[in-house]
Parts: sequence; structure tokens; C-alpha cells
Amino acid sequence: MCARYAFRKVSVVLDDLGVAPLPGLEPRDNILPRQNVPVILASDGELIVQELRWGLIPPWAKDESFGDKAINARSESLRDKPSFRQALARKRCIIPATGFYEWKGQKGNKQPFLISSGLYDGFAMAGLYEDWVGSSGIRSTAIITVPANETVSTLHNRMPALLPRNRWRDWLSPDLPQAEALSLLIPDEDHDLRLMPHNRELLLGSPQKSEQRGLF
DNA sequence: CCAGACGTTGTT
DNA sequence: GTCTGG
DNA sequence: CCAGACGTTGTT
DNA sequence: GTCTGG
Repeated sequence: MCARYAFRKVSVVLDDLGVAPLPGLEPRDNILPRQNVPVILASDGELIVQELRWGLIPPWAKDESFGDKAINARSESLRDKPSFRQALARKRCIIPATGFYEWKGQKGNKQPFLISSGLYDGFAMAGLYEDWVGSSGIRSTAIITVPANETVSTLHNRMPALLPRNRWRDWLSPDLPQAEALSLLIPDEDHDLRLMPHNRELLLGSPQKSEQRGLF
């Protein structure tokens, strides 16, 4: 699963795609569902960054609480799920991250680990987004998950889909056929992932307290 | 047909 | 125990 | 994921 | 809107 992640630097993702970061983008160590998170998507033939709410709310949802149960989307079933099918075809995005967290141990005594790339400055998590036309018109996003690769499977059986670096633009292209898009959602083999025990305190309490400044 | 769900993970 | 909010 | 709440009525 | 369960 991926229910927490970090975005500490602008990272290779934005640089490689030539996307300018949003003004005022801060490093964040403890990103939670329901927060607004920076996401890269195609808009009128251009790649842009937008802050979307984490937890996907389909257009037909009755209320925004739907997003609470759609923070992840299983790659294996995207095609069949009413909540994700439209987005898979037309609304793919990249969620840039410098790491994600997984926990190990018994409930109440879990040790968090930060998983990050040993090769790059960050990675591109595959995501979907949707527009919900409620009173405020929320655009929201979900992180796609795949079976964990060998490294991560020591902690958990799922992990976010990390897109191959040379396919980032393909994933974001509205013209990419659905079948090809799905073929990009494979367990990571490219990032040489590293696991580091992480200070539990930094993931507790208010998110603001675990943030640090001046790292961009 | 209508009514109701539409999701994932983890844990047992 | 289970749901909600963050 | 974890932390924290989990309820209603009536009165101010 | 679309699928599933009854």
C-alpha cells in the first residue's frame, strides 16, 4: 500500500519533464490522504503541475467522502472498476515523490521505513485523476499500486507503481492506448530502491510539525 | 427489473 | 471493534 | 498508514 | 455513469 509519502525536493521528475514547480512548493516528509498534493498532468498538450486532493472522487460520486476509500487503485483491476476506468483511458497523471513509507511489525508497535531510489533524485508514481462536480469542483487523485518488488516485499506485498524513467511522457500522453498504459504498471526494476528505518515521531502528530524548510 | 454500490490494505 | 480525519 | 473518535437532545 | 446483487 501507499498511504504516506515524501516530496522533499523538486526532484528529477519535474526537471526531466521540463515542468516548472508551483510557486511556494514546500518540502514535505509526511504527506497524508486528503491533503492537496502536487501532480503532473497533460493539459492542452502541455505538462503542468497542479495540486490535487489525494483520494479519487469520481464525477458521479454523491459526496466527497468517496475519496477516503480510493487513495490507491490496484493496477490489476483498473480496467474493470467504474471508479477508475474512465480515468485510466483519459486522465493519467504522475505523482512525483522522493520516497514512500511502509510499516513493519505488530499493530501499535510498527517501525516505519522510507523507501527511496538509490539512483535518482526521486521517482514518478503512476496515478489517475478525476474531476468531481460538486459545489466546489474538486479535482482528486489516486496512486496506482502493483505487487511489491523483491526489495519492498520484505516489508509489504504492494507498492506504488513507479514508472520507468523513459516512459514518463508516454504515460501522460492522452494518445497512449489503454493497453500500453497498463503495460507500464509493473513492479519496479529501475530505481535500485533502498529501505531506511525512519523516525516514527516524524510521522506522528501534526504533519506541519514534521515538515522542514529550506530544502529546495 | 430496481436498489445499491462504486475501494484498498491488512488482519484474522 | 470499526469508522473517520489527517 | 496512524490517531482518535465512536451520541443525542435541549439549552445557552 | 455503470456494474452487481437480489
